[in-house]
Amino acid sequence: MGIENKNIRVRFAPSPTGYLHIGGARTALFNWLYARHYGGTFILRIEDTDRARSTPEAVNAILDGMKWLGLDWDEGPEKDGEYGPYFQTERLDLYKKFIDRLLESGEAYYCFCSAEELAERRKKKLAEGRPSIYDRKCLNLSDNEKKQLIKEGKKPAIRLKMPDRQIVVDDLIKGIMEFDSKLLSDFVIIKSDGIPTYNFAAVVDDILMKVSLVMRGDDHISNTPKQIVIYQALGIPLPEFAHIPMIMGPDNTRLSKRHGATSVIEYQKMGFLPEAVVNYIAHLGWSSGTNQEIFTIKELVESFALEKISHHSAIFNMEKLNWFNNEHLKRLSDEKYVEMLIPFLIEARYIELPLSEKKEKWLRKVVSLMKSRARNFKQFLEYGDYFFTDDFIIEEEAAKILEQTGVKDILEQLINKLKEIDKWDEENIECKVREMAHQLNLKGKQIIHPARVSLSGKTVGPSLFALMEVLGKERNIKRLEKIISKLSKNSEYTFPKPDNGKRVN
RNA sequence: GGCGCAAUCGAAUAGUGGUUAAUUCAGCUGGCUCUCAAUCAGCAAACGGGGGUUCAAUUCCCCCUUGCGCCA
Repeated sequence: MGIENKNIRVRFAPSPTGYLHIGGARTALFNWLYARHYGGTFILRIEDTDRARSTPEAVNAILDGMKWLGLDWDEGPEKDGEYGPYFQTERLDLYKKFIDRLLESGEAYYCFCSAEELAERRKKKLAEGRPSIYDRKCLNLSDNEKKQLIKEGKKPAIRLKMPDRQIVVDDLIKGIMEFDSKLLSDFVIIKSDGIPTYNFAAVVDDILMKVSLVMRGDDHISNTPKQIVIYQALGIPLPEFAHIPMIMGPDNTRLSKRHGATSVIEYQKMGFLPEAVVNYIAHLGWSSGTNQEIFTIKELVESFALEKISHHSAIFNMEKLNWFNNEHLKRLSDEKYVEMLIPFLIEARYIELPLSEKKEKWLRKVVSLMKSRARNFKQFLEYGDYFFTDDFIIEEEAAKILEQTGVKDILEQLINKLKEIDKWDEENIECKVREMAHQLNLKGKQIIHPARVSLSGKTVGPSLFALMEVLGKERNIKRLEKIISKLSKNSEYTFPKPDNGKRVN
């Protein structure tokens, strides 16, 4: 760490067809950790050759996701280095040079077969129970034949001529994998519209960008032998390869929208800390080999090692992410917590900027009470709404407590007691409430429970006395009075049901 | 269908040719407490199956099964 190593160059190469999802983020993270650990270079390359599905919005979404996670790139969009451009659609001329080389050496050839023809021949082969390998119909076309076909207006694709030998992939994670080139077929490297295919563009870019290690999801394993053949046809030494296991949904299928939030930006919106998300996804398919789970980014950089990456896919678990977030949240100072929380409070219209010093101090108190309870900022707003608005909902379970006999009297007495308090702090409030319980021969909780519900609408939350202190004397009395006015003499008033009394985690 | 990858508690991971197979999340029980969270103490819970190799296999090899991925 810290020592610059110019030979180590890795890249993250997403297609801008959507937001940055959890799986992509983890691939980016591992590459980034590797680069930072060894003092290498982390490149971000946008593979936008699929023009129909690539959008500038998606590019921005990916950049935003990366930035939020703190995965800064050394070369790439907005940060041009000497190996740019970093958008594939801006690199078409570069691919052409390599294609010409392959065409000249006979390692690649033009193919005029139409999609329809190919589909038909493929169907036939499959019916015969044979693998669908390109039949090399166009391999030996004469120059005249080619000219004729071009004259007819046919646009050729370019195929790579597969050599007849075993292809060995020596993977840093999976070990040695062998593939039979006969089964690989002469695949297309340039489509008839002149756009390079994924495998070709990626290889040329990796060559030109001097990528030393290709680390990507193991869904790319079957692309690797094809890419290796391209390197070999070009006579260029191979980079190293490392294929990392994928992240699956709880039903062990590929993570997708029906599993809930898959975009990293959604986690930002839900009020997760980027360092918690990073910490969690780092542990999906990797471990330090120790019992330590909570890592700062810096610690992750220090501990990261390819050898500790597991070989099998991992299932994304929201509960554990929540736990990681809660742990990181607890480690935040109250000041920092407030700072991070403010945007969420503004969005909920609970506060407005600028903040007075008094208000900020008050916020810190609220935070100190809620810190261990909320697992993310959205949950903070949900569990702690009553700190910020008088217009909170009384949950169904909570309303039942108010319906118990005698509650009205108790709350009336409580107001009188509270009015007697001069110095409004937790200690004095507790003292008064206990005193009242003693005088009326009640248990503490007989006062505390209905009071909590009246003041917060909930049955759960921080210590009542702390809560009362933070809320302030006036607001306490106002809220209690409001509840009393709704209660009939014997407390049989039924509270309106909340729209949604259930908490959603 | 072809090719490939994988397999330890419900989940994520440790781990070893001989271990009481460990930790964290989730679950459960209890302590603390005005409730919840936090915290503390404890419980439960796994080596997919079959063959080898070996004195000994969860660990090494092969097959099967299952899951996943890519291509079609």
